[in-house]
Amino acid sequence: MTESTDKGRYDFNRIEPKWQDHWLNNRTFKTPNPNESGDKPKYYILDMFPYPSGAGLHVGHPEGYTASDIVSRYKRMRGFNVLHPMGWDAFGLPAEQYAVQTGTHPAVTTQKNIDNMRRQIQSLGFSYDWDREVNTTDVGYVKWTQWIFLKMFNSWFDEAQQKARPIDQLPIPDGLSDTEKEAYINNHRLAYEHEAPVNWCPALGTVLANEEVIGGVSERGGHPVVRKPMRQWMLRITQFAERLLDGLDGLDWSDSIKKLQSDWIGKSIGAEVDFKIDGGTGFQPVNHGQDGRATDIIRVFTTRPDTLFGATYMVMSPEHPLVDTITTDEHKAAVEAYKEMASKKSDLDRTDLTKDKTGQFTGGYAINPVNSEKIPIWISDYVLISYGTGAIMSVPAHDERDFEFATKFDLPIIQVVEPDNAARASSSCKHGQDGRATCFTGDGTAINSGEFTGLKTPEFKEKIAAWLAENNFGEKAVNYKLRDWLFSRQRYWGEPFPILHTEDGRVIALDESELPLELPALEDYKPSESGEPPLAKATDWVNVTLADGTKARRETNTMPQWAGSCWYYLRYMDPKNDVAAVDFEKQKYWLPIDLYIGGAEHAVLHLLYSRFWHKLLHDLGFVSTQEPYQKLINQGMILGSDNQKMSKSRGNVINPDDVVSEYGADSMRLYEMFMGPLEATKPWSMQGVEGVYRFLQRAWRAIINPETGDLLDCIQKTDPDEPTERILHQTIKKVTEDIEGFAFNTAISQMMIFVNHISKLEIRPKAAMEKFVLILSPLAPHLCEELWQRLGHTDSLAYAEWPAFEADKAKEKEIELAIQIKGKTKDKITIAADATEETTQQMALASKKVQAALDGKKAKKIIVIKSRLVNIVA
RNA sequence: GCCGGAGUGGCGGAAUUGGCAGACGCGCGGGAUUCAAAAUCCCGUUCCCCUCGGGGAGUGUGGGUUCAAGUCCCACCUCCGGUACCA
Repeated sequence: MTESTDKGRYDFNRIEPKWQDHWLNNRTFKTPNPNESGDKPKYYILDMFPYPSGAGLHVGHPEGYTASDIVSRYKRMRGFNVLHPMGWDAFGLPAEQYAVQTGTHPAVTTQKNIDNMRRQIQSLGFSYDWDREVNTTDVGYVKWTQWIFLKMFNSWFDEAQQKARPIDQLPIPDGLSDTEKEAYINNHRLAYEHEAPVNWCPALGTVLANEEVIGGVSERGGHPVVRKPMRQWMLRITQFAERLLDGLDGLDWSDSIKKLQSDWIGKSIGAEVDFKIDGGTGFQPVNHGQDGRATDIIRVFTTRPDTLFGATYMVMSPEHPLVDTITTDEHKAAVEAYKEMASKKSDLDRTDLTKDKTGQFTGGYAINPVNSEKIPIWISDYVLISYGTGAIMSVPAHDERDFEFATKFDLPIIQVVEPDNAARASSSCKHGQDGRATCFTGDGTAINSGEFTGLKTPEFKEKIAAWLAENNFGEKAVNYKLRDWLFSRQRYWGEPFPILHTEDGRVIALDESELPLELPALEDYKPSESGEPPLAKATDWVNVTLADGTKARRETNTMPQWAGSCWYYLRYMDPKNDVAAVDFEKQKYWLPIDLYIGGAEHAVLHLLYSRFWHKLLHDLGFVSTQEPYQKLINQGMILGSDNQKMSKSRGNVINPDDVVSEYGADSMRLYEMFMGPLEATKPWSMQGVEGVYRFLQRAWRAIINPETGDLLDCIQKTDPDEPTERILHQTIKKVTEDIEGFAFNTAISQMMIFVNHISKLEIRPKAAMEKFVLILSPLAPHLCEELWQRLGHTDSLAYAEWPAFEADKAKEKEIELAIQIKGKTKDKITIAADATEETTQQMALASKKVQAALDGKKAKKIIVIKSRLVNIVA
């Protein structure tokens, strides 16, 4: 091939690196700060940053990144000051496991992976402002993650004001000793230490949050998880439950994601009810005084106080503190054995799919407050100590779990709600084995309920709550499924806690001025079987002598990977600030994030944690908005060409590097968007890539002379003919609207239609071709920059004005109209777009085919849908 | 089990939100170009029947509403994703 022919070919291998260098060297996408941006409106578009894995990018990453890049480029052309950054969520297990095997410091591995993934991301031509790159493992970043932790440690939650406040504003009850005072304060901190059974994963050598355990095994790796009591750091996210729930209302997120979050928070409204313990069974009443209320009682939580008359027994969690007190001597041995068994059960056993109920009678009895019935008290591990009060009243006739338990242990079942007919037929009504006893969990009308008989369920709930309060038996109550966030991990590669434990058992936080607290170097990164974190081995680092001579040990747990990603969106606004996490004015300008794109796998964890931190920072006055992420879009999963999840073992993994080297970045970008709707799951097809590649070549050849590389002679400064003008404006309209609506696949289709049309023209109006290049540029920026330059422009098109469309010019002059008889199309006629209804009707009836089909019958009714069809009912 | 999402040609997917089903692309068939191939261009391509002209069926299944249903209503089937006794 000669030099001259080469010049004119669509050579992405030359074009793409050329423009990537141009953008980087010219800082094309450097984002001005608020005071430098003139009066442009701001637009903050964020991608979920990746973990820099050794395997590099997979094709799922560029999907979201391409979508966000298209919107970013589009918004710039529409005159917005766009913040579009990228960074690295770089703490985490794989680098640490590699360190365990090889002794290589995780920072080294991480840096190598980051460099590789940055190269990959840059090879796709995304318009990130690389001057704002952040890395959660940089000490300059860790410093502020630790700083936020200190803010949590030094805050409490004011229930009355529903907000976090500095700990020094915590009202402390009078008459406490110094030790009591300190304990009181520690009990109110938003970050606190807690000794409790946790999810210990022996294989990973760490504890996991509830959210990281799926079906009894670890989310990462699928290793078994067991319950083990350990001292842990917790964050009091539960105090924010109500606000995290309320805040969802104002967010532009999909309903399904909002629902996932609200289900996770799991708000239940009901009542707490006190059951007196019956004294006649050899049991000695105790005084455990919950909040100054009645003593010698067991308190339960129920969402169905209207079924109190149907409570035939009570179940306590085996871990409930009153179990030993109410157990009679006769049952002591059996109860102890049951408790022992329950405590050993792993989470896997607890979620046993058979869900066969187990339990043990304690010998104790309680008195039902509504009818003074004496009911037996059982223990069972289907009642969780960590939810509600750790004890329930059992209403087997109206709760499936209670029903199962009662059936198994032959406990009485009393029906107290009569379903209305519709509900009776529905599936909320379940029959027992004997075919007579049933379990109905829906609403209905009360029966067998004393003075309340006859009430509808909702009304009953109101009345009984008032009755309980009046008689001092209980009150309305709200419970959440959400638990406090277990925030410590027994790992090396994470943020160290800025915390010291003194010899005399006090917990001291570092001063802000002592941050960052850096990780020590280690020889051996291996976790220990005892659960002691690797950091404990760094004795020089761990042991500290304070200014007053007190000896102390550093906290050796580290923070979980979620920590860094909780606030990274703030750091992008001000990545190099060393006196604040983010400058107040900058966050005020940029927040909230206008568009957040990422995978749905982060629907609960990352998004919930992050919203929690944001609310805390808001309460303390560091950020101005209640919520960080205003609009959220979840890109769908990309499957292998075999319609299966991509995985090494299936051998169906597509490497973006290969696609880029074979077809170029623009084809890769375009194909990812052409595959289908952004949010859909869809399979990869190399032939599909080839299809969009051909389209880009056609676009190139529609403008460039393949011999010389100059513009084709047919590109002329003339006005477009009518059809060309119409298609151009239709295309601008469709592409504009589709980008706004994230429907990139159909935008591309329309541009293909444009190219198909223009390629047939012998004279191609230059202005039309320029407009086309501009609207294609957000999707295929390298190709378009090159074409733009060859069309005679010296500046990058990144900030060129987005072409406007005129609705009039996009309209068809003549329209093909379908003529139907009773909904079946019999003929098609072409008619002026502005034809009146009357002429349309006449023309329709004049059709020979229609006349033939009518066969002399008279039209009873004629429906004319303007510029679409005529339907004749004969 | 429960909660979401989805079922449209050989394939990926389009369809003014009730108005011509199958845009656009892939694949396939035919033709042009070529010594030949690749590339490119043109034509065709839902299925069935038919000699041309044409006719019939059709958006997971069965019913319904309507002049008109992929779209709305009722019942069900299948696949994918999430979840696990939260009283």
